[in-house]
Amino acid sequence: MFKAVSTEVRFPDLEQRVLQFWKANRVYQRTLEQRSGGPSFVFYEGPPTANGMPHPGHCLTRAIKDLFPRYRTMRGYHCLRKAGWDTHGLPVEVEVCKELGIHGKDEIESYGVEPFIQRCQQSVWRYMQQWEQLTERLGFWIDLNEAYVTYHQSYVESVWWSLKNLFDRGLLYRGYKIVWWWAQGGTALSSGEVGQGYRQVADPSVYVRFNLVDQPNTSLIVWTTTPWTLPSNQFAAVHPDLTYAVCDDGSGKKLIVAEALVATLAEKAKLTLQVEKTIQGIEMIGWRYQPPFDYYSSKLGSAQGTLKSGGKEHLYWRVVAADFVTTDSGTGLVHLAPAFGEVDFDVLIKQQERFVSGEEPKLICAVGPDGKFTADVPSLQGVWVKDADKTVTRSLREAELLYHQEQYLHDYPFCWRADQDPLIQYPRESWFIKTTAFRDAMLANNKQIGWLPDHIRDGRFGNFLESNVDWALSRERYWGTPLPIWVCEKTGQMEALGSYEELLKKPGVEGTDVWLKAKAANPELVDDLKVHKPYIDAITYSSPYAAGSRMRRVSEVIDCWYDSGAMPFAQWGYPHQGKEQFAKQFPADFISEAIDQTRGWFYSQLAISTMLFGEQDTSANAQAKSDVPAQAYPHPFRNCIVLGLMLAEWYESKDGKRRFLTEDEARKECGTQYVSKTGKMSKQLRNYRSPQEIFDNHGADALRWYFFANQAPWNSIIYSERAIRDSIPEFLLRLWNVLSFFTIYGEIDGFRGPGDIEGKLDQLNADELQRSPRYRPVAERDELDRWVLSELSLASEEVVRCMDAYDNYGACQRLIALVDGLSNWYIRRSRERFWAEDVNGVDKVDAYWTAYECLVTITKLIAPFVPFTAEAIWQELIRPAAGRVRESVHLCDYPTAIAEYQDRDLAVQMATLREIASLGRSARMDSKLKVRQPLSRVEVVLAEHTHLAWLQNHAAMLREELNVKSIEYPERADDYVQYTVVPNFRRLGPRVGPLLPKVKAALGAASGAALLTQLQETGQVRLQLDATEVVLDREDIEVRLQAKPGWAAAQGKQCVVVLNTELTPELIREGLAKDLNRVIGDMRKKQQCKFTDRIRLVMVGDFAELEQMLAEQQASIMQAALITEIVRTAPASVALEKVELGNYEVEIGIQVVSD
RNA sequence: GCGCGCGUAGCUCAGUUGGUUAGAGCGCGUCGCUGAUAACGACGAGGUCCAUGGUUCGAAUCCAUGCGUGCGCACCA
Repeated sequence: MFKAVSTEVRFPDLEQRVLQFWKANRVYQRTLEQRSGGPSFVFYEGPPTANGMPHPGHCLTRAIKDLFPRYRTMRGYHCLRKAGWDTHGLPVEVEVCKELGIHGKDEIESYGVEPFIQRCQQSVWRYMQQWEQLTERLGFWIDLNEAYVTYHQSYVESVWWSLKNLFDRGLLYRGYKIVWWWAQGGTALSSGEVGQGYRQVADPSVYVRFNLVDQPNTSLIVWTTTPWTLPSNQFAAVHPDLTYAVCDDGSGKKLIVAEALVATLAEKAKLTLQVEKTIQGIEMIGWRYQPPFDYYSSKLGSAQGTLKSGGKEHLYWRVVAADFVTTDSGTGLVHLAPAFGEVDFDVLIKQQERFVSGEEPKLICAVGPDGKFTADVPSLQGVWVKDADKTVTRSLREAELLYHQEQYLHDYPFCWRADQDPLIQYPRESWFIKTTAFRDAMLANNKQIGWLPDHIRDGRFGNFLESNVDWALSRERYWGTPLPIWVCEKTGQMEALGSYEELLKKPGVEGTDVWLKAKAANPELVDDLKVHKPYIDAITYSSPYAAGSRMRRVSEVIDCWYDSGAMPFAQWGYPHQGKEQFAKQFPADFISEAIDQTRGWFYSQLAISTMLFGEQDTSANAQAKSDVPAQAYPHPFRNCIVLGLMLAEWYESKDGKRRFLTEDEARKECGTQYVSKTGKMSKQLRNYRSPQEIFDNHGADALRWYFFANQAPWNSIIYSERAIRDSIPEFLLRLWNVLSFFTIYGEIDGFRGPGDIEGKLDQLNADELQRSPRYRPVAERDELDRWVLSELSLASEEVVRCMDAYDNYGACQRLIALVDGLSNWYIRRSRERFWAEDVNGVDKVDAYWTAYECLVTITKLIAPFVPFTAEAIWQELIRPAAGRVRESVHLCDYPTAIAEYQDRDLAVQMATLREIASLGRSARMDSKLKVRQPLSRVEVVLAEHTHLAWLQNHAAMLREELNVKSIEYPERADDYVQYTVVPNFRRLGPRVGPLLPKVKAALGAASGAALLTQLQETGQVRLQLDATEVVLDREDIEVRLQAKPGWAAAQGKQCVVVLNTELTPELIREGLAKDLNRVIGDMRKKQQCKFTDRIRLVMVGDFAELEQMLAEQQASIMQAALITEIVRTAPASVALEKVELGNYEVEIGIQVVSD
């Protein structure tokens, strides 16, 4: 038996019960077991880092990551969902430093690397519980117990294996790199970190004279905002195509700047610059100049080297060509200090390549890694670079080399965690992966990936790949995967190792005792630490390259993005173990993260996979790859949904001092003095609610549905509590109300549903339901039943099509329309059938079965989207057959189309009928005739008569819906309606092209009614346009209607509905009866009558007109409201209420009669 | 600065290969319905589809330029 389900549902409570149910019955595990023989759907979890609190953005990614695996599982696929955690990296170290109150590498070293990394390892799990709780509460089904963890030994060794592979193929090399350097902390920062720290500052900007060696009294003017780099100057750059001007400044000194900037520079220095002649940049190349400081030039000023092309050239302080020189700012001449600028450094590399080996210019660098000047510059030794700006400027002025000085406002990066520390660009030795060798391969791979939205492929991601630079892999830090390269201390020869075991097998291994001692001293230490610093650093072995020499590991760890990008194989420990799993679970069918991962996880995965498993190998040492299977593109993921970023919505007092999360609070506190804001979510601003609060107040399904159904997932989405709350009534609650309606009457009527089906039941598909003795063939049922089942099938088909294309938004739109049709048309139109007296009436039972089948199917359809609500509804629906069907909706197969149910004509017909009903109500509204007042007649004028016969057959439904006595469909209604004939543009456009405006004009000019007659009689319309005759058939034109003024009419696209507004006394009395019925219904409800209670109606007052109404309508009133008798005098026991019926006032009361 | 995305109703967003009356939800207003009822329905107001130019018989849609905005990259030597 069904049990009446209350409309008052609290989703958060319901969800808690569902969670318990899932746990108690191992539902998730069983969904996997059940599909173990099915085809694989491979999903990869992009590992979050658990050392920060999860926030609403993570809910979005986790919801999407849950949706498609659930869907595919119901479609029969076996979808493993291995969780993962990203555990290495600077953020972890920073957290630990904060905790310890220390700052910078020196302090870490003095604290001790060993205890430091032990703390890092523990810190990684700090918010683990919150993460697991959020994951579970959101309904994200994933195997947390078997999560991969990037610091685990097996994971690290997988990464090592891949690095050894790259190293052996010559793809891992050591080089210099200009990095953003945090001098106080002694570390380079990743571009992401640098990006966080930009802010606007005013820096001194100086225009400096570089005196030319071979042209007395003439100088180049260069500009810089970093005066402290001038002592390290090596070159001056010009653009070869720019025109430069030699000017006289009035004092006899000559200076050279870009011609375009002469006026600007004259104004700056308040000088008159007389242009003497102009010269092309290309002609200046090779000119030598005197650098502003002679710390290096005193020794190297005349140094020369041999060119590869023959001949000799001075190594330093000459003019070179560079394409990046512009006249947007500065002077068109650029000071180059290769040590402190990436582009400057590239110029040096190019210069070095021109000279024979050993004679090239070297890097000049007057600053140490601590950001202070070295002994190379005695007058500034030990001075912090930014503090040197003033001194440098003063010296320039004294040497009469300063042309002009001013403040310059620009954005400059500071350390994101020590915001007083400016970053400097600085050369560091670094390990690189030669990703540039795989640029084309990565592009080819990328081409095959199914990106959503697809502009990512050629847009953001494609562009990023196009401009690929070698991956700077190493980090001079502590907590990360150690770079597995050992160097011979004598010869510098290097070897990469692919596992810990391989290391232990090396000859003459020493240093393993460091770990053993640590472990002995503290048995709690996790074994995974032995492959980390400092234990791994302690292990050395005999060099095969020089007798007596040791092999020692380089000190660096690697970029943690490499860790995450290696997860397709490292999650299984491949290839040291897990070969089978890897073979089955590669590549992924589906991944999803937010757009910020474009250069993060999306790239690191693609790059590593392309290099290791790519189709073609462009590297020098390809055979080293032979143990790895090559894979056809795309890999390692086939489809990727790139999510938009999540924004916060909050309210602020107008002075910006107070923030509120809801508008109500803001209004309460500030009256009207508040503004609404949207922007980035910020921990500091506390401008968003914790996900937990949303779960507690509105439920996880509300949040999920809001994410899935409100916009395409790649749009940015506002995390708005109001919007989340609003998503409940429009879908979840509406569906719940249908369930409630169904179960209330199902219980009253004793409808047994699947309970009366004999034999084996499984998942209540149509073929099972039809075994019920009372389930009649759909074709024999009422048209409304066939309509809603057709909608059900069409929707199933469409939802499957959308979901197969990863279009959750489209799927949700279709589901909303389906539930709306069920609730607001099917159930509403069928209520009388459910209320029918005869419990076993065929029509009534049909209605039950139809509604039941819809509910069962919809529950399955929505299960991946709102798993909690779906489960709760399922449990109610299976109640009569509990124990005989699948225990959970999530164990069912996903519904697909049932071809026999589909009737596209009927769908169009019903839509037309619904439109007519809507227009009828609209016309009533205009004439102020409420729906309860019956009318004698409406006329419906159709533009197009295809469905006329059908509509005529359904007059009854419309009569009821519109509360009218008769409906007529006049063929022509020239009295009410004006016909306009317009061409069918889509059809005629290609055929008549430029003539189309004339066709339109000709059709417009002719009488619409006449054209229509012509069309009806001959089947075509002939138009004479200038020289050509155009023949139009029925399909070529479209008839539009317009209601003529003066009628109670409403007009839609397809038809006009005209009301007869004449009211007879009889109609008015009928209206009164309907009013009375409503009043009684209200009273029943107010007095909390049971649905089945019979009542006595007491009605006192001056009747007159009402008397006749009662006489006519008594039977129907009594039946509708379960009235046993109508009493005209009031017994004392009944409370009376004054009510208005039409223009009459009466007193009415009701009293429940016992049986 | 470069790249990518976005600009449609008060707000949040749809808008299918270009087709002539641009839609939805929320909010607002009016009205209605009433034993699914803290739900539901109808109607209304509200739009120079960012601007300009172009292609076309026809542009919210395609192209160009500009403006605004978000994100990413880079950073002015």
